[in-house]
Amino acid sequence: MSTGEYIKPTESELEILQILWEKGECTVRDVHEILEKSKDAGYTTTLKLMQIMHEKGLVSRDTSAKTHIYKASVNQEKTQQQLVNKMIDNVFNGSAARLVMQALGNHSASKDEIDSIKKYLDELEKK
Amino acid sequence: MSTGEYIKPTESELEILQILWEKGECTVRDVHEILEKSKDAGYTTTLKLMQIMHEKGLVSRDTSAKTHIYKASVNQEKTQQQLVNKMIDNVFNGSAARLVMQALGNHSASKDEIDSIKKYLDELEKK
DNA sequence: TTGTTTATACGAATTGTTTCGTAATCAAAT
DNA sequence: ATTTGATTACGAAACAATTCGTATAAACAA
Repeated sequence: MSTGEYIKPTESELEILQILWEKGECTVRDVHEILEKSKDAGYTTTLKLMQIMHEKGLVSRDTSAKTHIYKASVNQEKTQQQLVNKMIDNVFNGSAARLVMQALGNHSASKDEIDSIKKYLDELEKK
Repeated sequence: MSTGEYIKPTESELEILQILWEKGECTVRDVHEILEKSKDAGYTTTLKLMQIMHEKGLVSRDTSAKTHIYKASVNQEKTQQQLVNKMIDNVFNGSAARLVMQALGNHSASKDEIDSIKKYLDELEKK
């Protein structure tokens, strides 16, 4: 079994992946219209990015019709995992706990969020 | 009160900041020797990086002697905070809880780590 | 058919990051 | 004094990421 070639998506690519993960299949225009709300870049920029992502294997596409249909071809959880692990090493010197506390400290987690994390920790501890 | 200009350190810059945060004051050579262990780059590369970091205001330096002495001028916690928040938005769609679980899931937190996080959550909940 | 709109493809400019070679400078050793 | 070694400064190459203009083709409406 291969460990796989890990391609780290860039920030712009991640923005697009987020949309694809949520929406499933999308045209460039679909993605662009969502992107436009938070960002100001031209249509061809989005197009180019998605073409590059295809070259890198981050997305797959159906080109049978004129308007191509894209979808993410990398797994959301795996990609998140990879990025979090990198951050733990790169920013928190290997300590997951410190990342967690930092994440919860400021980002004002709700009581519900905190409870669900607690439950998760209990389960984790059983093993 | 100004919110401050946030400069996002690059990955290489972060490697250097980690060293400076841990060691305190360092010469370029000090930093380079540590960096060399995990990375293969020439001395002048490290020097240049640190000079750029100085231009950006990420480090300060004492140039009174021939050999300059560098130290981090950005706060460790604030910088970590900033990067984690960015990741929560950029990778986890705004959910701190999901980041936390992802972080703890794989990165095999020890029992001690889990306990200290729990304690932290309890305190957080009191407020 | 002809013109308009909507796509993709592609090249290229721009900007940012990383890398290193070379020159200049200073200090210490011979 | 001269050489040797360690240091900084600086320019520029190499690479990567982002942006957009323009050409071209397809679909559609008149």
